[in-house]
Amino acid sequence: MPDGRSRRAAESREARRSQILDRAAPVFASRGYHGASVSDLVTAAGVARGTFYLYFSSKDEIFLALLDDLLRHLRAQVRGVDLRPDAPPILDQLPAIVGRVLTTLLDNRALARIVFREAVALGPAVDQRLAAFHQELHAWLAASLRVGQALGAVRTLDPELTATCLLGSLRGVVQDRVLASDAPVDVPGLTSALLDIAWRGIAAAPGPSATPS
Amino acid sequence: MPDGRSRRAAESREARRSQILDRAAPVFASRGYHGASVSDLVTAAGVARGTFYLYFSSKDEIFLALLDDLLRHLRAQVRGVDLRPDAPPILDQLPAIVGRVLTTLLDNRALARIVFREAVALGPAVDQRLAAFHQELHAWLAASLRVGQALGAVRTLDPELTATCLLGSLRGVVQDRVLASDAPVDVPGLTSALLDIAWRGIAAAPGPSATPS
Amino acid sequence: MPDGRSRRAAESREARRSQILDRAAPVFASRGYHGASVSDLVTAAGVARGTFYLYFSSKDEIFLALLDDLLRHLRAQVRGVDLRPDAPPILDQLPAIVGRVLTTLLDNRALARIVFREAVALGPAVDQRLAAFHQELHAWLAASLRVGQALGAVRTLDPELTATCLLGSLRGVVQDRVLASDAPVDVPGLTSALLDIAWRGIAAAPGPSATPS
Amino acid sequence: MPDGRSRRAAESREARRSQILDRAAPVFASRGYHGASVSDLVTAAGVARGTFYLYFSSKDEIFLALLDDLLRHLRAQVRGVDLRPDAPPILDQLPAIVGRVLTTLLDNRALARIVFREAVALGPAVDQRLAAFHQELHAWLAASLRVGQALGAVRTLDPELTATCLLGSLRGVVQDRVLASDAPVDVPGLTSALLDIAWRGIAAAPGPSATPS
DNA sequence: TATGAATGAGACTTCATTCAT
DNA sequence: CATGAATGAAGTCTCATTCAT
Repeated sequence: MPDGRSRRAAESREARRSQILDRAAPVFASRGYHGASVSDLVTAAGVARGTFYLYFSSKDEIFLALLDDLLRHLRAQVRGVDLRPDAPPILDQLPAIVGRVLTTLLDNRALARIVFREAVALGPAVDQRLAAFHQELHAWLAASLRVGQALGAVRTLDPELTATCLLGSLRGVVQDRVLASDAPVDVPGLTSALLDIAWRGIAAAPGPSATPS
Repeated sequence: MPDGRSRRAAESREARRSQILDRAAPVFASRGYHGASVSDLVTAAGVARGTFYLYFSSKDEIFLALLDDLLRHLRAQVRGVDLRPDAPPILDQLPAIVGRVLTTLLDNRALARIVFREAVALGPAVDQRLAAFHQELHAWLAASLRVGQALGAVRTLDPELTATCLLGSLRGVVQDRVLASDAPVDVPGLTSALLDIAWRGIAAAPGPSATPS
Repeated sequence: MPDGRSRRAAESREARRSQILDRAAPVFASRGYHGASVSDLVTAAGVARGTFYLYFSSKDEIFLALLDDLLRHLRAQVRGVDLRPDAPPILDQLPAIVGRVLTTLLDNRALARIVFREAVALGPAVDQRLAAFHQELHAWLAASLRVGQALGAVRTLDPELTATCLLGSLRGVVQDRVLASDAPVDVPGLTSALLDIAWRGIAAAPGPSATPS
Repeated sequence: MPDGRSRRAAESREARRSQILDRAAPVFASRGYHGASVSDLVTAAGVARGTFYLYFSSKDEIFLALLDDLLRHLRAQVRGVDLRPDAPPILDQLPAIVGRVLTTLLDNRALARIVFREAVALGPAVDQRLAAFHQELHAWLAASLRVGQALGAVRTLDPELTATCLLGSLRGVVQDRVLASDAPVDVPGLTSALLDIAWRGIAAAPGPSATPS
């Protein structure tokens, strides 16, 4: 009995927490961190002010929880790489990975907008999380590029700088094409176009001197 | 005498304004817009509270002044394109332009950090300025790509999406390499490497199917 | 239960509002609108600064609430005229009306002092309310005088100017006799003396040329 | 020479003081004491902020100077009573006195509006001056009434209360008819109508019971 | 556990007054 | 004497957080 009671209580607690969290995301997304007051959050969640603090110890905490949620989702997509011996080369898995990342962001537009447009300069905790995530992505991509170079699929160039460029392109596409509006997005088309540009560059034909001038 | 007096007054006024403005930049850069109070600004400037409002009508206004300063500098660099008939093709001028932009950002690191890390969701005035600047850059780049295509220097691809990718790469490089630390930066090397990646892509050799998979 | 809870909440809310309002009146009365700071008001009310703004959205608003309160009371007294067919003539009701007005002011000395000594040039909202009230009284009095003239009880004279004089006399009495000190006031005596002067004038005997000269 | 120089200096000083004072009156009149900032005053006067404080030690002081000016003018008119043995009875001089007072107020509308609409609750100094002036008028009027009673020209009534009523009527007329707009005023007509009402009252005919009911 | 009234530190801004030039 | 930039105390209002019910 105590078991059942406490389990039910825990479930109910978790449900209430999720409710507050879910309703907070669009509020933060549309008003920004500072623009969203705790009043806005509790109104959106349909609970009393005090109740909010039963589940989150501060406005910061709920924001971090939201941020962690999104980063967890994104990590799950990025890390879903097939590492078995007979799997296709990592670089060949890129289209699928990029597609999954874009889809994840698309599915969590509200959260993503927070991260891409606001979650900055909100204090050390947020900065550190975002920096860590960015670094993870960067390191993973640079390592992949090194693997590609070892396999002869990627030409000789600075993997670190290249990772920065690829991540920047991805970020640009996300901001301009995925988060800018609520319109539907052709994820496969966008993915293949993005990778095509990244892969082949923009030059009409590879000449002896690739950089113009 | 009145001439001399009023001229000196005007100079002194401008000097005081610059003093407040210059000392405000690092404060905004390190604490963010919301984190920086007017108290912080006047302390940093070494003037009294009231003096601040003698030169700026609000906290918003000084922030916008700072933002406009940087955007004006950047525009000046981007627009410094040689349009004379016998000038080199616009795309050939890219390395110089990118180099100038990076140098400008380097010279205004504090301001640039504000724009790249904070100046978002701070209200309509800021959003509108940043959006307008981004759109200008985007439009200018897309138009340049179209010119390149007409000249046969750029292959067939979506100029809009490509501009997004190039801008994203540039932004990535700026954030990771220029603003991330106060270390010195090899601007020419960075510029040529960035353009090399953008121009030739990352593939080892152009095959019939450029995108892997 | 919810009924009881919300009813009690509403009562408590109303009580708190009244508490702040009641304690604000003497503060405004003694220090004037500009002299009374919100700090003074909350100190007098015994609540925190924020609590004040839970009940009134601004210092203006509480002042207007106080003003409206008094004007509502006064209107109620003035308008309490017996209009039934067999009621005494309106002019015969004057003593009772004037007595009620004086009593109301006496009962709300703090509020009345605000209105009579301060509530002027405090911005459009206040000015408009006071002007409207004054005009109401004036119009009502002038109309009553016209009725009196039609009935033959009032002699031929400009009802507008006469209303101005009567209102001025009333105001003078209020300021000198009712609000000047906290001493008790003989309302019936004051009323009948005031009306006697207004009614019969001050001349010893009506001669052919009443005004000297 | 030093005499001449210092006299000229004193004259110039007085002229500058008058300039500031004269231009301040309409500013106070239209914006009220609190609404008129020192900036407004110096702008209107055409002098620098510092200059203002060379002539007046505070905003209060210039206000009091204006107030004293007006009260001095008014006192001069009221006191211009012919006290010679063969002069007409004081009460017979009333029309001329009232006319002069109204004319004086008319000639100093800006100042008068300050006194009648604003100069209240601005601190002890102002209150005391206004109270003293009011008391002077009241005492003078009550004494005149007593003289009138002794001469048999004024009937038996409380001179104090009567003075209050007469002063109130005058004040009402001043506010409603003289200061309410910038329109020209028929001073003699207004004066005689006002005194007619005060003298004879409003009753159609003096009956055995003068006050209605 | 849920509530929402209460709290008070702290934000931005104004303006009467001073003082170096 | 004249100037006007500088001052800083004080004002109004917001909002994240607490706590008695």
